[in-house]
Amino acid sequence: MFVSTPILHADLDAFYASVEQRDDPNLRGRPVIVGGGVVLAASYEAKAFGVRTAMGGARALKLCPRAIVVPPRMSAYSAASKAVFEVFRDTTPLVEGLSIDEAFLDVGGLYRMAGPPEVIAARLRARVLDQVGLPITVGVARTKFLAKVASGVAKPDGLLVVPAEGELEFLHPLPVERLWGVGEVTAAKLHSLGIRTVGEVARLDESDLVSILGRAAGRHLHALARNHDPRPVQTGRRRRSIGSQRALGRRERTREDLEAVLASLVDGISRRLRTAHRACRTVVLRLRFADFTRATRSHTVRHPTTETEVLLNAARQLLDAAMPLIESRGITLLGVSLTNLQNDTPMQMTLPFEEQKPGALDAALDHVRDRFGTASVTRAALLGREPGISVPLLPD
DNA sequence: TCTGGGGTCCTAGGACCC
DNA sequence: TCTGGGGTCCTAGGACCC
Repeated sequence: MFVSTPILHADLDAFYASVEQRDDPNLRGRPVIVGGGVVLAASYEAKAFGVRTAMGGARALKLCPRAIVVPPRMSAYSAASKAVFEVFRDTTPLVEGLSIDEAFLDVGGLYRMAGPPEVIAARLRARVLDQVGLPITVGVARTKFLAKVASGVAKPDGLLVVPAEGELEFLHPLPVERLWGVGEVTAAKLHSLGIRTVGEVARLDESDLVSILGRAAGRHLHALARNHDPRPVQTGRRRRSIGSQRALGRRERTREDLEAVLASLVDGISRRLRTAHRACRTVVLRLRFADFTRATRSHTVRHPTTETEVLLNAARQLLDAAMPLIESRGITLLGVSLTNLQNDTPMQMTLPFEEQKPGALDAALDHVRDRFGTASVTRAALLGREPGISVPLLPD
């Protein structure tokens, strides 16, 4: 039989704050802010006072002086997320994670086994609360977009089904900010043209939206507002970048300070890169300045690599090139991300050299690179070994 | 009020190649 | 001597999301 609303969007409520309230009974029912300088998450009791994610800590406390501020415990959130995703995958194998605390679930094929989607969604909510101890909101609809909008409307601790025959009635009265991909800038542009609801966006021609917002954003919004969203739930999506950054405050930083921060950032992300069995080709240096302007500098290496040394050298050179900018504007944040990620599949191969001389090692490296184009080989893997060596190969 | 840390995707220009 | 059109890659910036 045809199931008309097979997609669930499951979204944990005030995730970090809920984990804190779960783990410390003293926090339950009270306004909780996770973070310090900036609000990473606020419990619904704090949100009632106007506290919002990404708000400065001082402002948040002014709005809600009785809030309890707790430092983030990332490992606890990561463990909670894993437990919740296990419940997701036990519900259906078709799970697409969007972030640490939300996912799409395709339950279209489960009708005969598990009942209609709204029953599956109710059971999912009960299981997450029961097994992990966290409240979760679920939106149910025929498309990903509508399911996501539905969960946003149903928050907190809710369940909302958009029936196939009631989609436009649900969608068109909503404010444009509810559309996925409409943030502050886009909303302001639309408001300035007198456009406030999704229904008003739907009445525009695609070409008008494209001229206002650019090609991709215009087409995207036009399609969503008219309820066209054929995107399937995709399992097994791989991340496309790994990064880390550090706020530095406003005090002066010497070149040596920056080098030390850079080394620690690159050390951390290159470990994560290797743990994930990925290799990278592009290193991006991210800078933010005292006047809140930003800049990025990037470099792409010829062969994908997993080596800290190679990545750090590239990052250092980018930092060198950016020093004039840093000295004139004053740096307040330094970050590094690795992009252009490729798979890193270790395999064994034997190289045709007899002697363990430095020249022979270099020749072997060249040989591997010539032959496979994208191979990354560490000297440590070569030195002191028999002629057979282990080489991580990096297919494109 | 003075702004964290982790990501995704898109655009535009220039270099280079055919 | 002058010069088209298309494609790919790289770099930098920007909007957006949680």
